Order: sequence, then C-alpha cells, then structure tokens
Amino acid sequence: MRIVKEAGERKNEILDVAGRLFAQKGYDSTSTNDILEEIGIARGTLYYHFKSKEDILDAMIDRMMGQMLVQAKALAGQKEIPVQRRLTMIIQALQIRGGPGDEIMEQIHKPQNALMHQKIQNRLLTELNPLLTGLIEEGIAQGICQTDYPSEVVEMTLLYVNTVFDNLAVRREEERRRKIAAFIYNLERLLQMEPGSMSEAVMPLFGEKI
Amino acid sequence: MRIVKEAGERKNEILDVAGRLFAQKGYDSTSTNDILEEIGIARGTLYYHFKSKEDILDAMIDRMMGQMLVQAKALAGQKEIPVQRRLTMIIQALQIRGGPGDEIMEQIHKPQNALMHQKIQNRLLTELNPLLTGLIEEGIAQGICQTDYPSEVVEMTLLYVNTVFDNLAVRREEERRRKIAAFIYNLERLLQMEPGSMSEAVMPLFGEKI
DNA sequence: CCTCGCTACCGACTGGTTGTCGGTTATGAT
DNA sequence: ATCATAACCGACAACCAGTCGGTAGCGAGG
Repeated sequence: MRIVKEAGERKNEILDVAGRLFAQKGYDSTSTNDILEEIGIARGTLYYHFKSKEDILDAMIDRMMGQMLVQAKALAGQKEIPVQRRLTMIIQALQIRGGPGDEIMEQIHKPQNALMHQKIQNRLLTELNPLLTGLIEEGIAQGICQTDYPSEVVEMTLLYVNTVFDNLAVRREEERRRKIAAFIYNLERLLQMEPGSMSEAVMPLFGEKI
Repeated sequence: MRIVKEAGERKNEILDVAGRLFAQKGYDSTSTNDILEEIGIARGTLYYHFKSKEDILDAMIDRMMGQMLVQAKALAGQKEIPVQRRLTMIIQALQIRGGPGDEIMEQIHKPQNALMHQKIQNRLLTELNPLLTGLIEEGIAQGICQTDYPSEVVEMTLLYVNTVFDNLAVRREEERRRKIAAFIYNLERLLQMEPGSMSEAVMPLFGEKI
C-alpha cells in the first residue's frame, strides 16, 4: 500500500507535478491538494519534503534555473559562433524550452502568476547576467560593439525581453513587427553597433515561435 | 449604533485603509478581516461595496493612477521648462509620492506584492507611455534628441526605472552610483543625445531620496 | 407626522485553503 | 532478528474569501 521512495526522487516527483500544474493553472489557483492528489501521497508527505507551498515554487525555479544555466553556458562557450548569434541563441533557449519548464513560460504572464514571474525574473537578472555580460565583453574585444556599461545593457535587455516580448503573442501582427524592429534598433544603439548588424542574429528569435 | 455613509465616501474609506495595509504588509498577507476590523464594518459591508478582494486592489490602483496622471499631465504641459527636466520631474513624481499612495511604493517590491507591482507596472506602461512619448517627440522636434521608436524607448525606460531603481535603496552606495550613471549613459544612447546632456536633468532624481 | 421603499449595513455560515502533529510503516544496518 | 531512522500518513486546527437572508436608517411622498 504505502509506497516509499528515496527523498530526492520524491522531491523531484513533486516538483514535476507542481511545475506542470503551476504552468497549467497558475501558482495561486493550484492548491497543495491538487498536487498531492495527483501524485497520490498524503498531506504530511508533501510537508515532509517541503516546508511550504512557496518553498515548492522556489525549489522548482531553482531546478529550472539550473537547467537553463547549463544550456546557456554551453551555448556561450561556442567560440566559433559569432557573438551576436550566441547571444540570440541563449535568449531563445530561455523562451522556447524543451525541458520540463516548457509550458511554464506560456502561463507565467497571467496576472495569477505574478509571483512566479517576478521570482524567475530576479533570478534571470542576477544569474544569467554575468554570462551575457561576458559575451558582450567578448564582442567589445572583437570591436563588434562598444559600451561602458555592458552589465546594465544586459539588464535592460533581459528585462525588456522578459516583460514586453512575453505578451507579444497577444498582440496584433503589425505591432509585433514594430516591437521587434524597435528592439533591434535600440539594442544596436545601446551597443553602438552598425545599424542593421544585429538584425540577422536576432530575427531567428521571431521566425516561427511567438 | 450602525453608522451609515454615502457609498462613495465609504468606498474611499475602504480604499484608504486597504491601501495603507497593502503597503504595510503586502497584498497577499493582508486579509479582508484586517481591513474591515480596522474600519469597524462588517464583512457584508465590504462585499456590498466591492465584489472581491482583488476588486479592492484594482480600485485602489485606479484611484492612484488617476492622481498620478493628473500630476504628470500638469508637469508635461509646462512648455517653458526644458523637455529633459520635465521628463525627469514626471518620473520623480512617480516614485516619491505625496499623496495617499505614498508608502505604497516602498513596499511594492517585496515578493509578497508581486501582483500589485505587476498591475501598477502594466498601467504605467500603457497609460503614462503616451504622455512621455509626446515629450520625447517634442524633444525630437526641438532637435534635442532623435529616435525612430520613441514609444519603445519610453517603454524600456519606464520598465527599467520601475524594477531596477526600486531596489536601489537596498544596494551599496557604490553600486547605486554606477546604476545611475549607466542609466543616463544608456538613455543618452537610446535618444542619440550629446553625452552628458541628460545628466543635469536626471541627477536631481537621486539627490536626497532613494 | 406616518409609512414605505431603497440604500447601506450586518454577521453567521460555507467551502476551501495551508500548515501541523502524533502516530505508523518500510528500509537498511547491525 | 531487532532496531533506529527515514519516509509516510491523515485527522485536525486555524484561517480566509465570498455568500446570503435579514435589518436598520434615511429620504420622499402622502
């Protein structure tokens, strides 16, 4: 009757289910009952592994960020690919996930999920920033771009991509095009690049998805 | 015993108290009981005037945004003041409020208040944007700055100010200076202004407050 | 001055929530 | 075989948002 698993395995099981439910229905409107009923465990078990519902959310985001960072680091290291392209690929990897955090991105921006969105955003801004800043510095060294404040440009860009482009699916085709063109235009200005030199690398971002 | 007030008056009373409590403890951890006990009304009364707790939040933000927009419009209209300065004054008015929404800004950025923060941010981005975009266009007409996408520059700027600078109080002095310098630097690049030409107008933002 | 209707108000109640706790069972080491 | 311990259980307490049938004050019209 009673199924016992090693703690790590059960934790992951909980995070899998919780992550999917949060993604489907939002964090607020997913009850702990929803989670434990779907897994088939008792309340006590859930709270044996996690100290609160928010703790589950945090652990889920931790796991997700870990996976993201591994991907991002792998991409960033491919020195044979041009900097611009690598940068784009990393941002792309953030949005169109293939892993367990996949549908999460779709739901994140409903008002229900404000907490989750904010937590993820903070983590992106702090943990992904150094990696991207490194890329920019590489670009500066190569004479591709120039700025005195690479980290802050990254901050601004991440923020923008993560809030404005998230809602992009909702918008009219015409407005989407404008936003994308504006983004490239502004990024080129922030990085003092040749007008048009970023387009090629960024455009694949908006090819089929979004 | 039973105190009866005109509906509008009671609504405002509720919004006053709710606003203060949301600001002090955050939206999530303020219960409807907290509100109605402090006012001294019954549950039914609260739900006679508002259809849900979130409805109270929305009404509060409505009222706040209304006041903000009035202020901002007044500032934006002062054609005798240089555009840069007006722009700065408006942003300043957003952060250091004198009205009832005063302490709200202080608490907004705790994770508890993610929902409130997001709602306010959306409203800022949609409702304040046209006003600021108008200012930028005025600056363009005057030859002070130049961009093909004034609205998107405003969007980027508002977003940045509203998330990065909110946490600024928490940071080390050294980092604050850097963030501010970077902000000016980036804004000048986005608007193609003479380096240093924005400093004078922006600096008052960070004089004593924040 | 009376009464009638409507607006504002009341508070008990419901259904659902998160988190706790004392007790129980499986597992693996001895 | 026994025993400590890690994993699990489920009843329970405390709380919370929202509902509803009923009530009191107020203003208008007789």
